[in-house]
Amino acid sequence: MNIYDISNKAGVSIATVSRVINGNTNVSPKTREKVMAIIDEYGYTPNAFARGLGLNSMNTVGILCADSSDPYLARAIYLLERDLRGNGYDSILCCTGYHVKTKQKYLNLVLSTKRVDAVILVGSNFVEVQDEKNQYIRDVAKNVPIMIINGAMDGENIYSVLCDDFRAVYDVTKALIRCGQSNILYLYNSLSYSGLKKVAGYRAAFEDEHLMVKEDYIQYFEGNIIEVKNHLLKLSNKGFDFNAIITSDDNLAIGALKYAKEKGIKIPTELSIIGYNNSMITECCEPELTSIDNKLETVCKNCVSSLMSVFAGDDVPLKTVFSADLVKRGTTFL
Amino acid sequence: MNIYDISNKAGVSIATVSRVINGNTNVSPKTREKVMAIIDEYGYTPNAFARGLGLNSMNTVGILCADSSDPYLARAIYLLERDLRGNGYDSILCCTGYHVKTKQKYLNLVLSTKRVDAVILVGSNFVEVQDEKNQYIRDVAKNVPIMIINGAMDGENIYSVLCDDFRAVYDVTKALIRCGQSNILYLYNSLSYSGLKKVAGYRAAFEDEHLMVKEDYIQYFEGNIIEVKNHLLKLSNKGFDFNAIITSDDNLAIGALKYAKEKGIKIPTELSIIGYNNSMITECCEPELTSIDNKLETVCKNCVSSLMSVFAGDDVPLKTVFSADLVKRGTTFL
DNA sequence: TTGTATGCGTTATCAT
DNA sequence: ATGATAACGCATACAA
Repeated sequence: MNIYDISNKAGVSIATVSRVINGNTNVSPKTREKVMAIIDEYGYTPNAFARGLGLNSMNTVGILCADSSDPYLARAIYLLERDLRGNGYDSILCCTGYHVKTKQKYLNLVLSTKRVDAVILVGSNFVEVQDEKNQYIRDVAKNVPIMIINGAMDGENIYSVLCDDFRAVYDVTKALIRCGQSNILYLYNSLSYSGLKKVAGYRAAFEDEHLMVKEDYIQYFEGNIIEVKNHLLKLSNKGFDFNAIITSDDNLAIGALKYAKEKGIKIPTELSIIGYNNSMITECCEPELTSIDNKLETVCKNCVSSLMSVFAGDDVPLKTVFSADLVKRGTTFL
Repeated sequence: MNIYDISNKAGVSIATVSRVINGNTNVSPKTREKVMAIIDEYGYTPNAFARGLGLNSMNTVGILCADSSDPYLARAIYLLERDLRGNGYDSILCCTGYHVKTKQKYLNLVLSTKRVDAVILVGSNFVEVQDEKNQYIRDVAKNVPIMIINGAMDGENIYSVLCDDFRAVYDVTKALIRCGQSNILYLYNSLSYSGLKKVAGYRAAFEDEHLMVKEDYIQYFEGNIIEVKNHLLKLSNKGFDFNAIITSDDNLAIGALKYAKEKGIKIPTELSIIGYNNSMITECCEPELTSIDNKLETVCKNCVSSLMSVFAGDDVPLKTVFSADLVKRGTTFL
């Protein structure tokens, strides 16, 4: 059943059928009704491929992320897909892993097939510190608009939507210092755009309070919950003394919690812990985890609506920054 | 840059270019090389829409799930996307929510656009108990193969891959009973295919041990972690006496854990808790949660490879059932 | 081995 | 308001 069949049965030309389908106004009400009746009767739906060929678009956007099973990214994908679908766009998912090489490969793959109208990069890990490594993204942006969530990058046709991670960590670090807890361990596992912003926030808070930044209190560590716990045990045994831990990620904070449990350290009396992302696991532990909420829903909503504006040819800010919130739970006195 | 441009520059016909692109053997090595050189030089990639129009396929499958931000479903999606891409297929994600009406709407939407080569339904909640409500799935299966993960349904062109949830709960219930813990609360939040299988396993274990099934120990409850906790507190205050809780879901089990914490009940000494899915949150709590692992990775792998067989026209089992594993952690003595 | 011609099902342009 | 027809870019049957 194609447009010719319908046009035959309705006794009109395919052009008229096409006009009816696409809501073109230049059709008499009578004709429209007649055609619609036939369409309904035979349950005709236009062939998406043919339409794609003609319009050079199938209303599809590519969502790229390192690992969609990460709960935080999974939520972002959920929110994006929902809003995109609400605007009539399908989402093609593509998990790239964390290596630049594979990211590049998949971005080019998704694009080279030239079937997506835009690409959304979810997670600041898509923005490399060495800017020349981001060139491949700029290349792709010559063809389709690129939206970056939680990271920022300059470039034509590249739009960034994110939270002010620097400020968030800065504020929380300062607050802890002012509570007298200046032995603050900063634990992070990402050297991405936002990962580095967070560290910078930590440093700046100390500097603004005229305190020395102890470099060995800034710990980069990759590993699962158990490994984080063991790492902290090791640090503690080495004589490290800390009364607060800020992490770049809720998972790390869970590891810190496990460490405290194992050492019999009371929380938050003897140790404050602050996570990042305000993910669902903040409510799975005991006590529940204080965490920085970087407003994922707001960011995703804005991303999609901005993208729609880009499609519409409207002016869209290259960079949109929201502020984060501290969600206070049981692991701090704040 | 299209196939005509390439054919001109290479001094051959478009048919030859097409043959080169598609790896057809009937091309002389010399010609192939010449054409490839031009293709590389101009960075030509075939237009996916045009190709889709001719072949009536763009190598895309639709992945439908109720809520991709659910960590368990998110992991399934991750695994499926990975394996599909490994086979050259893109994944279109579509979150349907939990209502039959919207599921039907989205399934028809994804299909009516006729752009997917198959549909994977992730989660047993797609299979309704009242079989007539599943008719819409059978209707869609007339057009494209349907794969169901974690649920099973009869029907032409419908393939189910799942774990034996009945057996898993049966075994674990029996084990608890034989440890003398026969006051077992069964807590569940899903009336789906697998949800009911699990309950049936619980019942069967009691019957096979010649014990009465206490109906009020089978509790259906929907709600978040806190609500589950409060529900259990209420039950306890009403005089319910239980020394073990089996849940249909890890989240419910976390609620049970919180309940125990609040009441000062020792785990596992005074209360055993067993979750389901072996999701990552099993490792976020204290003590860590014993949980039934329904082999998601195995199931997803099998699903994709079965789908490829379906595409190839090979014989594929309509139903593939794996056995589940109990992963023992800190909330049981088992 | 290579080329010609046609079909795939739309949308859009131009007449009428 | 409606119709005829040309793109859109590829795959492929058939011819050579």
